[in-house]
Amino acid sequence: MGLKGGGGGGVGGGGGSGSDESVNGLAGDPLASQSSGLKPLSEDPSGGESQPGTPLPLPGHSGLSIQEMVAMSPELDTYAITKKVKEVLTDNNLGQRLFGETILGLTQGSVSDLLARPKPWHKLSLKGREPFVRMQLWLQDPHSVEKLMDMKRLEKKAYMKRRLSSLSDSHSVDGVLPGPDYMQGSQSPVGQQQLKKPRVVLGPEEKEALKKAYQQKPYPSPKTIEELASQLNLKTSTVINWFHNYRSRIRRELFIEEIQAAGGMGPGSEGGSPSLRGSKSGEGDSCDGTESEGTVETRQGLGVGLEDHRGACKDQGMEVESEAGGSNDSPAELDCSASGLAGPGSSCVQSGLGIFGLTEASSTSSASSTNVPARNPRDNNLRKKKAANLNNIIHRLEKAASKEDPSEWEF
DNA sequence: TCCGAGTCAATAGA
DNA sequence: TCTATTGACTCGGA
Repeated sequence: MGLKGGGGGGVGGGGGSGSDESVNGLAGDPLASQSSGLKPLSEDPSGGESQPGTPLPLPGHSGLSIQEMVAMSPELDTYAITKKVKEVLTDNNLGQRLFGETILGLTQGSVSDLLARPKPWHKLSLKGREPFVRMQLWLQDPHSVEKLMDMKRLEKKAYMKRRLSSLSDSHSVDGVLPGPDYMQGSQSPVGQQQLKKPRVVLGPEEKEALKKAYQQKPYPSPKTIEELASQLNLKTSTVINWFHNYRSRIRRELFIEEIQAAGGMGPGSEGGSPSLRGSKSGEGDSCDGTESEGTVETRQGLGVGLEDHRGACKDQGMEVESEAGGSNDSPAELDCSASGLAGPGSSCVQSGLGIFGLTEASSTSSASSTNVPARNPRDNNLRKKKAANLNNIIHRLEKAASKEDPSEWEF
């Protein structure tokens, strides 16, 4: 189902913040079914009869829009929630695509990302919290799994039907029935498909060069970008996008580092964090700026351009402080956030025990924070490596912090 | 104008 | 077939 009317991605324009209620296909939307929004889901107004394409009762039908529900939501333990969701999906053999499209109104890739690398609640914008509220409500829905299973069956049925008819239809050409697309209503005209820009895939050398450039200057000047682009034979927009994405993803990795360092709770606390799990690219593509041993050294050796380092310093510094185990300069929230339990200005609000009543997830979380599961050796190694790098950064940050003038900061 | 946040969707890999 | 990765994009804020 074309969630966003087809735009997006590398071709037609990304998702943007269009996460309005355009997720009309969210059959069995927990937000809809939990119309009160204030009580655990113990009933199922939709009667568990959700079907693909069934129009949703609008979240507002209870007087609460999704945004309002998000705004009213207490602190949620995003890690516990994603962990639980993953469990449920795995146990019931339900795919991320189905779950994302029907429950969250997101695409598979986004779901994968969210589940693997959930940000702490307090670091999320209102919009970013929305999927977690949806997940939370879904988890509370006693019929959630059944509904999704039903959807799965129906989709399969529809697929078989179409396949059969396409086979019997001499006009249909082989391959016109791509996998999930048939369900997504992606009926882009042929002409439109021809307009699609091919996806740029950066080669290892290009990535390496960009990473080196990033290590020197996380915020390169337009001139640098131009130079990089011409040297690598890329479009400047590609280089700009790469830096945007890389910064953003490094930041996210650091959130996870923060969580893991603080309590062992987190997406990968059992069996290894997805973010730490050997990235298949094996070239630091986990977007962890602290991952490669060279990172810090390179910065030191080459000297980061100070003209534009604010973001990197701010972001990494902050995370690193908490990584250090709650440095005394860090706001209390960092300690709390590490277990996903708190937010800015709040003092470790209990997670999910408020109006949404996430009891199980919360208990999981608190249990994990006091009982860190053993990691496998590989993770330990990775972790040690990262910890060493982070310590290095911490050290320099501490030095830097003693100098008020940023221009005196040394990296 | 730049940046971060959030997302899409193509693609690679298991 | 499913999941993970990642380049590109939109939107809103500074």
